[in-house]
Amino acid sequence: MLTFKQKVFAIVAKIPKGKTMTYGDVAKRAGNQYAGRAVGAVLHTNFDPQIPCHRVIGKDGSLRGYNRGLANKKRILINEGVIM
DNA sequence: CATTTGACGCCAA
DNA sequence: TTTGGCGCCAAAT
Repeated sequence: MLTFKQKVFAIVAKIPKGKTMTYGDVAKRAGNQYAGRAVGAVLHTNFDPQIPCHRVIGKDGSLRGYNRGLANKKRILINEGVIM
C-alpha cells in the first residue's frame, strides 16, 4: 500500500512533458478529491529534482511554489512549451 | 497522540 | 473583477 505522498510522487512523475496538472487533479488521482492542500504539502516536503513537480500548478494556472525556485519553475514550463 | 501549518479550491459578497 | 471566508487533507512539530 502506497502512502498518499508516494502516490503523489508517482502521479507527478507520470505527468508527460509539456503538460501540467493542478494540485486538485493530482489529489483526485491520489485518491482524495479534496486533498489539494495535502498534495502541495507533500511536494513541498519532497526535495527530489527527479520529481517534475514544476508541472503541478494551481487550478487557474497560477504557479504556486517550487523546491528549486519559482523563477526556475516558470522558466522550465515555458521551456517545455507550457504557455498560457 | 494532539495541534499547527500550508505549493489548494470553491463560493459568496 | 477582486477580496474574504470555509472546507478539506496530510506532513511536521
